[in-house]
Amino acid sequence: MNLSSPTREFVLHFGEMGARWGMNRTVGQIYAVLYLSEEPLCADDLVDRLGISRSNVSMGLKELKSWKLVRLVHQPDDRRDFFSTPDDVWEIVQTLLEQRKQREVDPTLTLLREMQLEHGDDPETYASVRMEQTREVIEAAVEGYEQLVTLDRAQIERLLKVGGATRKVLDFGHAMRRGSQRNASKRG
Amino acid sequence: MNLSSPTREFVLHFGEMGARWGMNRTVGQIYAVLYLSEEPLCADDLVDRLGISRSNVSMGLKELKSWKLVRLVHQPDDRRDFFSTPDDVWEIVQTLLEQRKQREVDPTLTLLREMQLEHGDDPETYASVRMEQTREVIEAAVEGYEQLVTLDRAQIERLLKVGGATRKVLDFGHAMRRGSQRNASKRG
DNA sequence: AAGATATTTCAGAAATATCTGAAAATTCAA
DNA sequence: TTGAATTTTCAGATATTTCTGAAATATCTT
Repeated sequence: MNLSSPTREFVLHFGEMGARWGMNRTVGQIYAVLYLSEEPLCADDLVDRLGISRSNVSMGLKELKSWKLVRLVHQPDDRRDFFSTPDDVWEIVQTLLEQRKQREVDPTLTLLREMQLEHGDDPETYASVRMEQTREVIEAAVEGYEQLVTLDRAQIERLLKVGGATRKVLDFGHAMRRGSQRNASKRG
Repeated sequence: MNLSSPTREFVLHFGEMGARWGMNRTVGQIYAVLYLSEEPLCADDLVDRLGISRSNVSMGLKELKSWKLVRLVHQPDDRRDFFSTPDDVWEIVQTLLEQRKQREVDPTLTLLREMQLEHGDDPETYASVRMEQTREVIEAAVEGYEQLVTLDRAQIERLLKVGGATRKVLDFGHAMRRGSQRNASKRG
């Protein structure tokens, strides 16, 4: 692996992370190399730096393209494809969230809604109540996510840090005390 | 697979989802069966319903225990172990987030911080700037997450739905217009 | 159109992960 | 302590995923 020591460590780590996030190790490593590179890189650069086959790089880049996580760019007087990642890290995070939503959350919601239409007149079993709760939680999370993506970077950063201010909004008009529902989850 | 039709569909789907979320298909299916069951179930119930071997169930439950996603309970006059999941879906989501934070985010932050200590006096390469940005984004997300878990369920639900109100807080005291930073991400 | 360069595809090899039955370990009751 | 009931472990079998080199395809230049 043809990488300087701290870069190599980062790349290996993100390879492992990628593996837990639905892409395989190599795809994670390819992404990490592109992410740390100031210049866009071509496929053979990745072959050199990661020591994997050209075809493996091609597969990995195909996967990253399908996730919209890399940008294809061209250099003057060079007909090879070069790839880069956005400079803005939040933009990358947002793309990742959006893709996972499309691939995992949306189909799950569709399934839950279809099942509710087909079996909605069944006697209310625990399982069907449970599926409905699941749908509601996912729908609420999606709503939250959709609010989030309307914000610009500065607002997101503020949201993640304000804490106290957010809490004030949440308490507006409500006498509810924290912890009042805390033990409502015992089976019964 | 000994399950009623809608339950089976749900279980199969969540098996696939589990596979994309760092646990394997079978572990996801075991969890889904427990999740949809009003009563706690013992290992042999899971063998019957999923049609997998007893040892595989044992492995799966071990994994779920390590994620703190199941509760061990006992029935009077029965020395078998029974397992259940919390009734409160948000509680489950929170456990999942907490576990993933501990397993993935925290070690990543540790690595990034150590690398910065070791190589902090290096000439400022693009890669080191990039790693620092990464650390900052992850730290901000963790802060946000830690705010989130101080809220009770009702507040979380409100937070995910208020939207407009949240936006007002964010704009407080700032003349910043949405989109004013939007194209700051071109490589330079 | 021919030839050079670059990228993609794909069948099989290599590497990983998952699953099983059998054996070992644990727990409890008598 | 014995033995029945239950759970866990683990080596090898099975299944799945990933990786590679070779061939096919696509793209550009002259």
